[in-house]
Amino acid sequence: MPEFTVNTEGLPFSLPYTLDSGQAFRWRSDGNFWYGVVGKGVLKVRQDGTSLVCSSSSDVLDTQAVYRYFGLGEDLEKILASVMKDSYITSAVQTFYGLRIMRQDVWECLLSFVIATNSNIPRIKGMISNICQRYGEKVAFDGQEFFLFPSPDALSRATSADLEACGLGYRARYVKNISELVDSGYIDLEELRLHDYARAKELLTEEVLGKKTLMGIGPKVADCVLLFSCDKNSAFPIDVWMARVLATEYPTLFRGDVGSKLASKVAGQTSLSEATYEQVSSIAREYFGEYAGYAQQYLFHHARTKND
DNA sequence: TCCCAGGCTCAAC
DNA sequence: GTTGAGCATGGG
Repeated sequence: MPEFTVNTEGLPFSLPYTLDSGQAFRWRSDGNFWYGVVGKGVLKVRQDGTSLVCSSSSDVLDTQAVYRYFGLGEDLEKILASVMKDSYITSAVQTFYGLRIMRQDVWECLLSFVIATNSNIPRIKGMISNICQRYGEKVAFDGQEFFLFPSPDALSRATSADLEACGLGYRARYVKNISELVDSGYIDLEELRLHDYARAKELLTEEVLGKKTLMGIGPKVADCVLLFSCDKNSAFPIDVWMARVLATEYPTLFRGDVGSKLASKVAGQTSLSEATYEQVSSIAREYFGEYAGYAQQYLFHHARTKND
């Protein structure tokens, strides 16, 4: 069992804020250590001052992999300074200072956010845990059992009925459709990070004859994937929480037609059309700048934990 | 019990 | 192109 320490001296970082901010759904804490599955290995990690005390189940899950996974290579201080455009975001940044955007596996991230649609975080964790236990490879580590995230191959061989039994509901057919396309090589997820934001998003949400090729991936899911696993720091995912924050705290940014559609979304009366979503998202990206995705994540976490 | 959730698809204008 | 219903399910 490889044990190592990652030195984070001079790097602002909060392990709990990062792992508990709704980016990844498979981490749990026993109050001392955090346990999670990263790629092909299990990681046990504790933050101790300016270092991360780690042990892992695999040699490939080493210092370098952990460094990359937690986005420690990004200059967070500079990034946060650049997004603090007003008092509201400044307050969110100060409250959760050290929250970083992780660099997750694209496949796991994509499928996780397809499953996450129209659900809530506790249940999302349950659904993902179910498919991992049912279809993922079992790994024994630190006296416990863990499951790797299932491969496209394993999930493409599952029946929709089996997937529904994991609690996925109507999302089961999306998972099956995407797994088959990825497994067959129809789309290369690793290639996404090589394109710019706009092109990568196009590839994820492409339509043929008016039908989505990858079912269950709209603009919001695509933005989450691009931000959390494809290094697209300007991606600005807008879910109901973000719509609420934008409508309430940034009314001057959204006036006229876009503003009223955003308000309608917040009131639960309508959902954003793809065109309106792009308008709102584009305004937010222009306002917060190159690292808008970081702003988004601080605002999201801030909004969700307000009444805790 | 009812409302809501890191939305999306599909049919009907 | 835009809109609105429908969607499976479980947490709060």
